[in-house]
Amino acid sequence: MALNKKAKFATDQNRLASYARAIAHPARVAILQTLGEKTSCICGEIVEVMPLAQSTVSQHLKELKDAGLIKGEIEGPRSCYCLHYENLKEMAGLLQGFFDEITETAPHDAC
Amino acid sequence: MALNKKAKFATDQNRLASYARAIAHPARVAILQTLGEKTSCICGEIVEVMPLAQSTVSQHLKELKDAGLIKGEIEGPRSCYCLHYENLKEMAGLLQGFFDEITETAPHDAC
DNA sequence: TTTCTTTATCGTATATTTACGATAAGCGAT
DNA sequence: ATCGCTTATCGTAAATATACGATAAAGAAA
Repeated sequence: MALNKKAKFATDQNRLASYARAIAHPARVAILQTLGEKTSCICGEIVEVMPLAQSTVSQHLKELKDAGLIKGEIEGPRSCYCLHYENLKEMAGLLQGFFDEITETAPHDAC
Repeated sequence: MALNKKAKFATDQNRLASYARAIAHPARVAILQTLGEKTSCICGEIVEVMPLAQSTVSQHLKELKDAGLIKGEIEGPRSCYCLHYENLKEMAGLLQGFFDEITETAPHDAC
């Protein structure tokens, strides 16, 4: 945002928007899908699967972590990323509620 | 994206990401909510509800329209925007599938 | 200790987003 | 035809996002 106008919107609007922002890039969608496939958390292989430079992937991981969609620990030469199920669930709930809310009125045919 | 790397990701990853992008701003969330409240489509009042300049709101409306989440017609001094229910439904379905997919494995406790 | 491997961070370039004011475009009313 | 109202678009400034290579950091392995 050019100027910070976040304060002008309701907190749930900001929360929903910022969750949405987290998955607003195909690389981050792909990362979440990759993490979801694995039963283990040792996820050093993410970089290899992705068609992006290591530093870029690392940046995307940071964004997902900041958004709260993944958890991660780094122990030296090995990192450990996995899905943050609680927050994913919260996000899914927010989205569900959002869609329910805006579509609760039957589609009117004007337009 | 600095360089266009969209081709490097699967189409559904891009589609989900671009839908998410559309609601990745509180103003656009608010616009969709406002449109959802109304039974009528005559939506000139959107600008008045929003804490943003008219030109900025118009820009957000365009983005929502490009993303396919709203429909809009302009007839002279009056515009007519409303929700695009079919696409909203598609988006909700994509998201639902996405969350189901990544969380189908039970949360493992490593991390 | 030195080397290797993995990952984060820094520096940087470019593209995109966000925002606003000013202007144009288009219809209705006078 | 002119004026007024509404909305889109243009021009522009500033912030963010995206990407990469280079470098740092830190444990594992030798």
